[in-house]
Amino acid sequence: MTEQKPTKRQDILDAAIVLFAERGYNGTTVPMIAEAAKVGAGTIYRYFDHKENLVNVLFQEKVKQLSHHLMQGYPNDSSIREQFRHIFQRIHHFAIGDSHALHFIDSHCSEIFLTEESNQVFDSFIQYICDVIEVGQKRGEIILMQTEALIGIVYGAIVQILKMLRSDVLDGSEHLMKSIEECCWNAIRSH
Amino acid sequence: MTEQKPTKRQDILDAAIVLFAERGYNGTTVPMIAEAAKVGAGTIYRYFDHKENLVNVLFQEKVKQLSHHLMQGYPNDSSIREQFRHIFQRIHHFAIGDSHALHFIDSHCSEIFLTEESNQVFDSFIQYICDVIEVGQKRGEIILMQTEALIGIVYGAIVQILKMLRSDVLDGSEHLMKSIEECCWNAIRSH
Amino acid sequence: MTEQKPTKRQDILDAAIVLFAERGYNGTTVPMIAEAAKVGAGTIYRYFDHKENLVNVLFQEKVKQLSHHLMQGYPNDSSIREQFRHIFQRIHHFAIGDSHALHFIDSHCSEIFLTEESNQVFDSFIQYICDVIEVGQKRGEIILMQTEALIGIVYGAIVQILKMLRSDVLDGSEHLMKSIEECCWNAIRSH
Amino acid sequence: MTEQKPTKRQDILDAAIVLFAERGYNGTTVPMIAEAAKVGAGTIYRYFDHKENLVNVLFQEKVKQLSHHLMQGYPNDSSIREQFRHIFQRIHHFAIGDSHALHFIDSHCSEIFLTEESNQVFDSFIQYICDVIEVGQKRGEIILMQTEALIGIVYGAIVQILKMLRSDVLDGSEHLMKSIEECCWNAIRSH
DNA sequence: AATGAATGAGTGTTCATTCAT
DNA sequence: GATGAATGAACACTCATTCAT
Repeated sequence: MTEQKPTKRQDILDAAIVLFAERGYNGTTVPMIAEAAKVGAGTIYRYFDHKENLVNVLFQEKVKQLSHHLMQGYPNDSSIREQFRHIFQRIHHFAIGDSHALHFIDSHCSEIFLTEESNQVFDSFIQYICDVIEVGQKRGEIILMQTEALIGIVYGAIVQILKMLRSDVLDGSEHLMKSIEECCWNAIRSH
Repeated sequence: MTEQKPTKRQDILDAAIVLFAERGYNGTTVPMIAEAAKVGAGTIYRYFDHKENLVNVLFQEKVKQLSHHLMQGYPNDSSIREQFRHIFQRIHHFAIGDSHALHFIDSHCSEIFLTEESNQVFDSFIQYICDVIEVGQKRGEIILMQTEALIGIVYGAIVQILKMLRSDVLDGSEHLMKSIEECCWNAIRSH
Repeated sequence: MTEQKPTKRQDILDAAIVLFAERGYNGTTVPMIAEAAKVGAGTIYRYFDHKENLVNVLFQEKVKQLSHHLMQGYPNDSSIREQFRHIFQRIHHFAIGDSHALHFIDSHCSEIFLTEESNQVFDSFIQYICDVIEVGQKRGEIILMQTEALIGIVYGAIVQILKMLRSDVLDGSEHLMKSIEECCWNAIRSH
Repeated sequence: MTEQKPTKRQDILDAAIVLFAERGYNGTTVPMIAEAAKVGAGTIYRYFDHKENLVNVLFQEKVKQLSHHLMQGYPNDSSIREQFRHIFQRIHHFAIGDSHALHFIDSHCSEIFLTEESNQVFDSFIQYICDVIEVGQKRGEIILMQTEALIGIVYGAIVQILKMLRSDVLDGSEHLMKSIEECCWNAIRSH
């Protein structure tokens, strides 16, 4: 009576992301996912055409969640410095709330089994940040350089830091995260 | 006169690194490697005990090559700024010369099938850079912060940039690389 | 109504014993068993962890069947002569009903892939006959000699005879079997 | 200077019989034989067309050696009792001198990879004993029964006993062997 | 003659996917 | 809808056999 319909589907996705993040797509078997989701192996195929479909659905869903997360409380009217801080903090917050999602996204974002659509979803996420940077460049707050390069620097740095958080190489104290955020900003701000 | 001795072994390693970099360890089958190396499947087992052994040998070899590359012409007596530039340029140079190696290293460095030895080889590479950063901190050239975090920022940024070079999102013009290097330095230098 | 449950498992065991008896463990491939059992190769692994597990399960099952067969209608209170006749006849009867089982047991009973448990099951079967012989010796019906030697003589003779029955070198007429039984008894009875 | 030509061939045969006896035909690989014989793997194919050929040559050679062994000092003019004792003792002697041969013969004599010729060689060995038994029957020293059955009993018993000697279940003391020989004779002698 | 590196068909085993229940 | 037994193609790995040296 209490359980809604799409529970099983969600159970599958929830189980899958943990396994994909920890063992990779090819290191994860469908029976593994079924067991972790407490679901029959055949049930997975009622919701997803095949394993590739599952990973693509999951990928798109998570990237969209991350994007939405970024938008929440977005300080449109503040300085680019403020916007940057917001983005950094929201990504960090997202990674705390869903400890596997960011690692899953990062470790699967250039895999060959992603569909065109999945790639587009990821690209628009990146594009979103690109846009912020471009505005920052116009306003003279950010260095003038190929935008993709700036994204790369910041994105690479953040993802690596969060990877290290996940594996407890770093503690995620507020103070440390604040310093790291500042480092990232220093990388791209105009001097 | 027709062929050197250790050709087959090298052929296998050369074929394997490309496939591992592009498809991951689990996404790469032994027959794929055999075909790419133009070698019988059984031949691979004359040189490597099993697939895990192959990936470990390859990983250690490539990390060591990268380390040696870093050392060449290392400006021991220069400023940390100079040393940092050297490291950046050498990594870049390494990535140009062996376009799959860095991606292979980065995407496999935390996989569970790596042996203790492989992990140690990678750790000493990281440690080497750590040491430089620590000296920089003592000399007041680099910001005071947990060394691992600084490494994470710089390493993450560089690897991401080189990934983008590989996939032609960025051109690797000297001018651009110089700017990127400066960005990375700005992230961690003391202001 | 169409089929019982544990059919597949039994199909596999039934197919395997024939092949193991005729070709030996190492001469029998899993695909051979699958084909003979009219079952997919993968199905075998739903019921048995691996080939060694299959041969051990089969071995223990057959030795236990043989033991039970021996017990049925066992003339506990009769003379050792009667008991010996019973054992001989029951082994013969067993071999008639399951023409591969005894050969399978005999040709695999000292193989290195048998588990400790399998060896124990076989040993208790042998021990059972040993006990009868020892009682016979105490009662003066059987010659005084190392029990193992007596077992060896009788067991070796019986197994060889049944081997020859299987390959139609001998017909298994009641008269002949009766004579053979007497020969075996004569080998060990006290004169 | 000292080494004759057919040394390598003999080395291979000597190594092969040990392995075949201990691990069976299918459990023995050609490289195993090569290593044990201290010979290159390819060398085996200079002397034997293939593995099956090797095992057949070996089988025939060993059966013939056993047959010759039986003949040596054969007491043609003695009683069948004497002849039986001779046969038993010579087989025992053969098994002592070449500890793997009898086991090899027995465990391979009904394998499907034996050629027609191998089977014939083995059959003539059996036939030889059959003839003795038949004479014994005519002279009234041996029970009247299908000769093959009598052979089976005695052959089975002897082989089993020698198997147990090999695996140290029995000690091979002269006294014990004498008793066993008598048991075997009692099995088939006319009373 | 002798070698052993090389091969690829064949082995034991796994796993994405189907389908009768 | 949900299941999990069943499948067979594909995997990692082995080994009888060949052949350049």
